[in-house]
Amino acid sequence: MTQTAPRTLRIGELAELTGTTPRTIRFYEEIGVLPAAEDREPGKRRLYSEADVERLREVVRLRDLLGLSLEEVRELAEAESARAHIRREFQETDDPEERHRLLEAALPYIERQLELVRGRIGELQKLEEELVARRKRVRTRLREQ
Amino acid sequence: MTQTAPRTLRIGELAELTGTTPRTIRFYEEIGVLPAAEDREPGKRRLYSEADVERLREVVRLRDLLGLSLEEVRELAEAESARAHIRREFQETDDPEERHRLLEAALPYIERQLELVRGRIGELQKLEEELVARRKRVRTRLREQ
DNA sequence: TGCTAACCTTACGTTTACGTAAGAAAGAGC
DNA sequence: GCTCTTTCTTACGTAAACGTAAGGTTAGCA
Repeated sequence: MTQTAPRTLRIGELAELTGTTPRTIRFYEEIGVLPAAEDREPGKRRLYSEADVERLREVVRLRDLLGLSLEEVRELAEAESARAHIRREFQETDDPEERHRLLEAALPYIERQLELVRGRIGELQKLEEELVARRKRVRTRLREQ
Repeated sequence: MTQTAPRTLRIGELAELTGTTPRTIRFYEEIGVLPAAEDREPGKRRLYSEADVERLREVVRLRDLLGLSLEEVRELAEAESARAHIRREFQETDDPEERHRLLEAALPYIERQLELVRGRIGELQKLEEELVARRKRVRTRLREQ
């Protein structure tokens, strides 16, 4: 019943789809930002799924948009990883109470990211207001010649 | 007629007021992110004004909120520097046409910063929407038990 | 005028986040 | 089975952004 997504992408393709490089992907795996590609004998190739594309895209956004360090990304990614794990368990259990508990556990990780994003948006809006005010002062003086 | 702001702050105080360190300030001066403290004989102390506090705070925000590299900050800061220069000239000239030209030249730099800030806000809002949607899906499934 | 904290310059060290190179191996296509 | 591209591991290199340490100097104050 547990259907796994098809792992058909190779590292170069994943890199292309996410705007990264193979080296970056291996490095992220090495430091735990990305999980090791599953069921892989050493020396063999890494294979990825669509879900891995989404995941890496999210890492990149946390890195670039929020400026998180890879260490900080890793902490959040562990949460992501926990969510993935939760989802997997979720599809293997039929106990309704268990399902409820698992879903509830998934929420805080999303909330945390929302907090970070909204906090940053707020700071940027404050900066925006200041810039607009500055521009207005200059324009006013321009109209007054 | 040209009244200069009082330069009364020392490097340690400027650092404290901006959440930086003396080393950072000297480094920024070295690579041209901050202008060299004016009229200073080598070996003597750097002295700063309120305007320098504002300026450094802005550099820090561009660095932390937008994640600009110091090189990118420097390019924008040169614009800032140009603005400062413009303001200075502005107070020294009485020619109305000259004043007009100088004020007009000041605008694009503010606009450029606004573009950057608004672009970033937009990207973050997109991310926010995605996170909210994700949260909603989880919550819905929770209500359906 | 002597003391001391903060500052000066110079220079080497450190962390983060990968880049790059080398030699071997995998695996898709012919 | 052979070729050629891509991937593998290992390891050293690098750019950015400061930290830190050493030895000397400035200047506010008792």
